[in-house]
Amino acid sequence: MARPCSGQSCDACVVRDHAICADLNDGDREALSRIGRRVTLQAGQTVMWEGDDSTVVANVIEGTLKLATSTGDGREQIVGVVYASDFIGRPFGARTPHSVTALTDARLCLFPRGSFDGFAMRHGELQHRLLQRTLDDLDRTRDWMLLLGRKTAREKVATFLLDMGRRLRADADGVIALPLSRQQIADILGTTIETVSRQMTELKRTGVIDLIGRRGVRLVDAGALEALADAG
Amino acid sequence: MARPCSGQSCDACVVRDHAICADLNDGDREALSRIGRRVTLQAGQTVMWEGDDSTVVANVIEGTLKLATSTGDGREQIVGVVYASDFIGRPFGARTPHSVTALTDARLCLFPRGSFDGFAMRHGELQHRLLQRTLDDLDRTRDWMLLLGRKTAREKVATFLLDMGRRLRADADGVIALPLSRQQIADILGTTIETVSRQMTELKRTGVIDLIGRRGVRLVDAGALEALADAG
DNA sequence: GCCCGCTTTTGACAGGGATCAAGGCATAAG
DNA sequence: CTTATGCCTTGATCCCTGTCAAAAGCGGGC
Repeated sequence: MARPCSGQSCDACVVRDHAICADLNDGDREALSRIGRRVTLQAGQTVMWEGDDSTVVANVIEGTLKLATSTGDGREQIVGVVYASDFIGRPFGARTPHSVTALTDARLCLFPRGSFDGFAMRHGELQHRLLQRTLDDLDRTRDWMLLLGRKTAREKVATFLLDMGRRLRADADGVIALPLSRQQIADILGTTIETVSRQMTELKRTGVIDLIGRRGVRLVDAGALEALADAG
Repeated sequence: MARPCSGQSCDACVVRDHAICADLNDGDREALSRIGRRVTLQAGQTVMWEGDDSTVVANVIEGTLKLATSTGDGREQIVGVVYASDFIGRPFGARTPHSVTALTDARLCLFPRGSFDGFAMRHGELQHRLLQRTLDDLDRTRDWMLLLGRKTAREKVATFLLDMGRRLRADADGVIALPLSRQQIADILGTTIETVSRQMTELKRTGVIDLIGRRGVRLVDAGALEALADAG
């Protein structure tokens, strides 16, 4: 499922100042690090399955992953996308509430849940940081409910593109490389691949965005996108 | 906005064993209590507005409240319903991310956010409890995204009724008193009042539920509801 | 008990988005 | 360079659900 790679010390860790371990002192951080191990994932690999026992939690060191749930008959809804320095898994709980799958190749700092929980109970700074992050996640998730429940297809796609523009860095030409396929975008927006495609095409036709290959987008007129994002 | 009522000690508090203060010792709990005050709300009153500065947080002592966000043009989405012993407001953050409105008359144990944050920083048990609760909220919220994004109107209403059946106690006749109007149910399910009404009528016609007045429902065939809840 | 106001139900209709079905075009392999 | 394989786009059609409108019925107040 996941291939361990050479364990490195936290000194060289690229997310150490942003992940939940940021507030630990060097000694404690190394102690936490020894509880876990570094693993690499290939795009498409699933680390946790919805409903399984919660046995591991992890920091994302590099890459993008999706959190998803599905109905009995296979309809899928992506309930979150996580990036470098984000935290995944369900601490202090018996069940993993949704699956976690790598969208790109990724590296994790993986901890057995029991050991992590114990460490967290002894380190208030870590729990505080985790609380902050969870509260932020909850706020963002609830915002997304407005999109799923009340927005039109046009508004959904515009909102999605703006969100990507905020999270991802554009290259020199202003082009953003989407980490998601059309199907995955549809699974985030609660719509279908055809609808996403049609809306994208329409936005391109009206000059609001530019499409470069399958994964590239340039937000030509961000103002227009903002307007479309919550008023049709 | 909110009328203070006679402050009582925590000894008599009905939610003291379920709210986030449950793990505090008696002294600490009384200390926290002195930071806040008891307020009563009438059905319809709003305690916090979306986007406002986060100045207060609270425990719900009694009653039911809704958390909501809306688009610029007035479409509303209910993003959460809270009951007795739940916690509301945004600790450790500058902004209240969504409005909080009483659905029934309610009583709160209200704290200034700054004082609450300070107290929480000094009391790990409190933060741990808050973290547990926030993680649970996040799991439940993400589950709801599957409903909003992927379920049909029939599935949405069935899921809603089962959820209510789980949270609310039925009377001797097996009748549940919904704390929500049809419009509010529609705002939770991301649909319209007419669709909710039609689905309810249809479920009644097929003998799965019984409707008693405007707010009463009896889940006659819970098994059938389960089946309808995620398979059309 | 009766009336009024507001919520809920019911009806008719239309449209946005889902579904089904090809066709086109990046991207990677040979 | 050529070919093959999936993804993505585009087209045609249908239907679920939203919208607009009006009737019905519950519940509170007099």
